Amino acid sequence: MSTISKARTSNPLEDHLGYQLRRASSLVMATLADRLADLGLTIVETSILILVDANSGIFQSEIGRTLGIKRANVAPLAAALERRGLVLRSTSGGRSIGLSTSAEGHELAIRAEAIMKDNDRSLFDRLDAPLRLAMLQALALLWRTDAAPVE
Amino acid sequence: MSTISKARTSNPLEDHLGYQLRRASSLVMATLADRLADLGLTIVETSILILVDANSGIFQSEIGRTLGIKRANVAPLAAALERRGLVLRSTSGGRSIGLSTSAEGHELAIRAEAIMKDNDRSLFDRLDAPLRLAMLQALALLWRTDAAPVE
DNA sequence: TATTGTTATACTCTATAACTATA
DNA sequence: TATAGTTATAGAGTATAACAATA
Repeated sequence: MSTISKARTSNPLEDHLGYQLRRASSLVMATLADRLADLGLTIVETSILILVDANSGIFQSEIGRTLGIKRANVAPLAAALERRGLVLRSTSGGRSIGLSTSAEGHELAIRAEAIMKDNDRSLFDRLDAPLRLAMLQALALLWRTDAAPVE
Repeated sequence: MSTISKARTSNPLEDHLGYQLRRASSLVMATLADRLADLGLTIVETSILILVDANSGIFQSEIGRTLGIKRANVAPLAAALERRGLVLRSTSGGRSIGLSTSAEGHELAIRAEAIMKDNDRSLFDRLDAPLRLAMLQALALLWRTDAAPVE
């Protein structure tokens, strides 16, 4: 009987931490996007909503700096959230003095963060707690200390 | 003297591993994209080029399955690499029997992978070796065992 | 029938440039 | 002058649907 095994495809990229980071991130974001779609939110919209909910009166520019999103990209996203009644834009004398969530927006932020937490839990389940914590800290160290200017 | 400290923006997202994964991945990919631009390649083009170089005769469908890219998206990318003379499309009787790199494509694949390795090294430098290895394995476990069907 | 390759199309996210208005 | 907000625009990556050709 002929048992010639077909040669497996070799993938040199798998040795690269950057590649592994991208594949893992893609999977996590794809499943999260699916779950958030039930709330009618995209991932970036959700991150803005949650940040506004935790920082009443925050400026769009500060949202951008905190989340790593350009000012120019925050504008239409914030406008969409406002149009949907999830975010309120307080103004004083014609100039903006920051964003805050409406009652409905606050409710949605709570639910969205629960979905995020659940998504995390279901995906990182198989890693033991000490490794999860080490990764959390290592990843934060990576991008936060790189003094990454958004613009 | 008044020393009222301004309240720092609180970011609840930082507790989420998924968020940290995305921020770190974004940084790594952004710096990699910058460096690969010197070769006139995008990240996805590069990943395809390297995979073809390591698997002479590979089919586009297999490229898609291995890298997590849809067949429909591999097509124009492979066509562009072929147009530039980096990848050769062998055919037999009108039907494709797989892709391989040209001499120039092979050269470029070597240089691109060196850039990737260097990008990895410069960014993950501050993590000690055991942690880097643990992360590499943990991330691979994450997306590879999730039986993620590309289509 | 299942797989491969292709085209068309749309969406998400990110990037730059240029403009206005305000502190 | 520096910061904030906006609009327009482009590019990279990914998604689905539909079709033709082949094993």
